[in-house]
Amino acid sequence: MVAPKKNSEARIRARNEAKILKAAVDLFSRKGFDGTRIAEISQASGLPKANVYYYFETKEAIYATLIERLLAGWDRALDHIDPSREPEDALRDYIRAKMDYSRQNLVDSRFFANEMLRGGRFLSRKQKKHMQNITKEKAAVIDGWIKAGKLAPIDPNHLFMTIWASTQFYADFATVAAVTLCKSRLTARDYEDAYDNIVTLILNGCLKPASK
Amino acid sequence: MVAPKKNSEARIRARNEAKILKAAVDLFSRKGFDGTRIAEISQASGLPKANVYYYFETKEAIYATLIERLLAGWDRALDHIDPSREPEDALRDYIRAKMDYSRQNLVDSRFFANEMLRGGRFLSRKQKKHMQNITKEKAAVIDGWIKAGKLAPIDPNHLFMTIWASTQFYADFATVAAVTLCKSRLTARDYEDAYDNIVTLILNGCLKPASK
DNA sequence: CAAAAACCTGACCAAAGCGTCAGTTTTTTC
DNA sequence: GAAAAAACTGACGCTTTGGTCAGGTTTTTG
Repeated sequence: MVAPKKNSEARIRARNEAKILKAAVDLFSRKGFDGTRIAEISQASGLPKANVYYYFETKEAIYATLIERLLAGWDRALDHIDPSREPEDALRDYIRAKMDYSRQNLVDSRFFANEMLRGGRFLSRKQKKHMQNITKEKAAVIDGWIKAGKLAPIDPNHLFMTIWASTQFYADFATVAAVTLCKSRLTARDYEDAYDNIVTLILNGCLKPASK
Repeated sequence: MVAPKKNSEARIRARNEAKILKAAVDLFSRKGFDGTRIAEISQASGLPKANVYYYFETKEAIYATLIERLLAGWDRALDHIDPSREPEDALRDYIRAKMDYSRQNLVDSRFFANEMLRGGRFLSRKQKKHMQNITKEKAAVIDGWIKAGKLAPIDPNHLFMTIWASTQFYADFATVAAVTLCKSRLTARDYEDAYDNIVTLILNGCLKPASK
């Protein structure tokens, strides 16, 4: 109707791909890869099915794009684990960052969980290696803190996993959390309580020398 | 060919239903409800499709049966949380029990995770209420320990959830765990390490009065 | 051992699924 | 402002899917 006047270059493509990916990640996160129908993605994104296929070759292509996008964010939160900081602050901030992320990106968090539940078969060797390297690097920082006597001697990898597990829990298993807390939905307050609890447990657990 | 001589009552039914459920829980745990095809269940169980339908009305019926079975085990592990015990022992045993369960019942654990990721839509109001009551009851035990000065003042619900999250992590997200630990698969030793780590964190974190 | 009950199954649907395509409309380019 | 490029789409084809069914076989029962 109205002719778009100025700069628009590849804007249409960008906008529509975004629409599709947004609809797709939501569906994939709830129904998994096999359980998600392209027709659903098409409907949820408001684009006709044939148009979805105009932008993405196959369902796999959509999924792979999402995986790629997700992994790009994997390292970001780990930036908090910085050797020049005090472990208490660094860990506190890291837990906060992880918690905030999974809360504000509920859908992405669940999408990731879904893919992992399925065995991470969409992760390329390269992507796995990447996750591994980042983690290894940060584990070294933790080890540094331990050697400096600032942290109890704890396995950094398991420490990380405990943090990941407990922070993601509230996003991925919100149903369990809601039932447990006798609520119909989790509030900001609940997330705050969860955060306090995790920080208390983890910091108390590893800041002072463990008595084994 | 050979006539079965003695007692067999409803054994055929029991055996075949078991076959179907076993195949189904495995598939559901990996592909979710929508992603699992009855033909797959039929193939995996070794029974022709029409025979599967002889034992179960619909796909939903199979799924619901599994949910039911799973929930029956929800409370069992919580038995360890017994007011007459010392919190340290009780928590240690509970963590161990949870960990062992999810490890030995990989598939069930993932099935449960899958259902929760999907929002727990297959859980009836009654089943949710049940989970809630059991948890509430055990939370009261924790509160008792806190009042008795045996435990730091921590929210029991969040304590439970942290335990659930961290113990299930290794089963549900074995892929992440394997990548993190640079292994192709988790060994018994890895689980042991994980257990030690969780116990250390949680017990250190809540046994002594928290310094907040 | 015969009738009844339980169990089994190949073949068959209608609906839904993924992906295609030929042709139209809109936007961009020069 | 016309040709080229990009975006769009209804309708279609072929496969898979959940579920049915009519009739068969095996087991149990009395």
